[in-house]
Amino acid sequence: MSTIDDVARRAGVSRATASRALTGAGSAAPATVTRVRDAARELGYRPNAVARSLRTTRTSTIGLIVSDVRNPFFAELVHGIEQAAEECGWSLMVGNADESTERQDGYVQTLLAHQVDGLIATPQGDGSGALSEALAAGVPTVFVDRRVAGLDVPVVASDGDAGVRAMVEHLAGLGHRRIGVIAGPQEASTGRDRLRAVRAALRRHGLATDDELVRFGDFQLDTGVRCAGELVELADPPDVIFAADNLMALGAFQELRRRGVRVGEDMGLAAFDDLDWFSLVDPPITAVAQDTRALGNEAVRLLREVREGGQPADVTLPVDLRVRRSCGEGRR
Amino acid sequence: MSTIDDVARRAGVSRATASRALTGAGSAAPATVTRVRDAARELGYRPNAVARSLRTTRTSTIGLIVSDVRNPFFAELVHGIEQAAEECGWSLMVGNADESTERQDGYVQTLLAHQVDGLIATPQGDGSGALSEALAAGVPTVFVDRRVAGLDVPVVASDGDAGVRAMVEHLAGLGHRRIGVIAGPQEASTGRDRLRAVRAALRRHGLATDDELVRFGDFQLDTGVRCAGELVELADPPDVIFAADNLMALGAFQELRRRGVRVGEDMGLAAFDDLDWFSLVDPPITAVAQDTRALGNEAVRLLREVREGGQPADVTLPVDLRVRRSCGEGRR
DNA sequence: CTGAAAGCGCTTACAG
DNA sequence: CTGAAAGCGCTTACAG
Repeated sequence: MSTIDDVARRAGVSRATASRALTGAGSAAPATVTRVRDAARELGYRPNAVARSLRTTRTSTIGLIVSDVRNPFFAELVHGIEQAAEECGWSLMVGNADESTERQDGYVQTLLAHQVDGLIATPQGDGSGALSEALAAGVPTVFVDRRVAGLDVPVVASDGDAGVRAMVEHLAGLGHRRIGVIAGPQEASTGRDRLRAVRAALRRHGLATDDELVRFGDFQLDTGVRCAGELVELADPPDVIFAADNLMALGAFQELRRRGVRVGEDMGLAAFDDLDWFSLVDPPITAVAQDTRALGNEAVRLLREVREGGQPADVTLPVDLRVRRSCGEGRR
Repeated sequence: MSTIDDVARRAGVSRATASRALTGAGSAAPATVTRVRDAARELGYRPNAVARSLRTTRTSTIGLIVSDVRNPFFAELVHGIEQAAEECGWSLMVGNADESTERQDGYVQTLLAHQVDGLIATPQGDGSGALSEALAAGVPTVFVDRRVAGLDVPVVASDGDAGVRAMVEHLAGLGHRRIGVIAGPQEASTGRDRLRAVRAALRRHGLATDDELVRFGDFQLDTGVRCAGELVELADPPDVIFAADNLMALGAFQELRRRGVRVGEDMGLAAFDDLDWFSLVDPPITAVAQDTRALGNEAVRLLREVREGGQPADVTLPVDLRVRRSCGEGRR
């Protein structure tokens, strides 16, 4: 590996001049610039980003902490953020919290040690851990999808309330009275918010709000299976199940199938978060769709603003109710 | 942000001693160690990984280049690699090649500039670009899922040939004679290998091998749509379509649905790569399943071996044919 | 067991 | 426009 000293020597200039010629910072004679560039090319010189970072205190790297890449919603989010970050010249260091606060905290520590220029997270927990340390340390941070009470961080999220409202209205309109809920973890703001929105909407429509109709999962597949089973076994089971994310909806679907419950006829099923294949299952699943790509773009945009000293306002993106046939409406 | 000098001062020792006490490298009196540790804790000292890396020439970071995170197969792979890497103390910098050689090359450059300790890639292209530069530069590298002709790099991959063989045998056993293929991109070894295996198996079973039955996609959803359309419109259409990955199978499924072709009755559909929800669509989709998590674990294991100077052999993992009902077999 | 010194590869005021 | 020098925050031989 050749260093900038090698390049300088070959071009017959000082290290300082070589640096200026290569980076374009500061002035350098046109002839010098070409000489240095040629030397660099001939040597296959590749600037050492680690050394540069130590000097400039910028790493051109941002940290991304995500709840679970295997969840297609987050995979799409990672993709969107990665694309947007690349356009800003940022590389991504990613950590998978797996919906665990401990793992999240571990990653935050690692990312801070690596001196990331900023942090984007779908945060876990109550903000007591490493995340608040990062903020205290002044690391530019943006949250996506979720928020944490007490942490004053710009948040990019979908308008979950509107989505839930539209969904409940839709279900009520179909004549459903008992709406079962597979709620997300109450440690996550999305888990809390979606449940609160469901309850509010149910009351508004004068629908059943029995506590036994609400089951708590963790946004992963297995708890969808369990909660669906519990709801089906109720003495007075729900007309329809609304799962607070796609993976729990998938689990619920599997469990209903396994028990011989005909989805859309014996019992409805609806989901928060849409997926490509929701329209392919039988019956196609009614869902609230988020604009995941836009979430990613906005997150990166806000992070850039924060880095430039701004205090951007939260961004709320619209959602889209995709009505299909899993809740019992007229099939043909 | 406090530095090791701050810690040293507070503990009343030299910078060198503070470093030894903190890292455990070299000797230090027990009493000194506790004094230094206390000082570090009190100051909230967090070692600067960038500075450490510059000195040690190790970054504890590995680069991962993946074809497309939105493809669930790769999302699962990222997850597996990330878990295994974390156990080795490695952080992950990820890049999404989006099935493009140019993007891959850009990421390789960035990752090398960041001095990653190693590289794991699902490689694109013919190995002419940045990937071979990385190898020439001596960066420990492992390929997963795919290989590149001419690049002597350990590869972890599934036994695709066996999977294809089992699939064709299954289809032939059901009485299908004309098997349509949505092949992957021929620039990818998986694209080539799966197609070659299909052709060999067809010949072995004395089945039709018309060129018009083979369409070429790029492993993404849209080309599955297009290829399925082309196959359906053939004067003599296939009995069944075998898509070389899950996203193209999904696209094909959508297109067959859209055209009113009843999957499993009018025409069969099979896929390479299984997905959770393949068992939920109607009819459930027959697929070759890979052990994605094991692929990730093995990749990290091999990378560690390479770093320690070893020349590990390629690893081939078994696959699993999951027979469901999308190819026309007895439904009930 | 401990400290002074060198150095990893860069960038950037500061003189000239 | 250019070069000598300092310094980013660490680790690590080398003496003592």
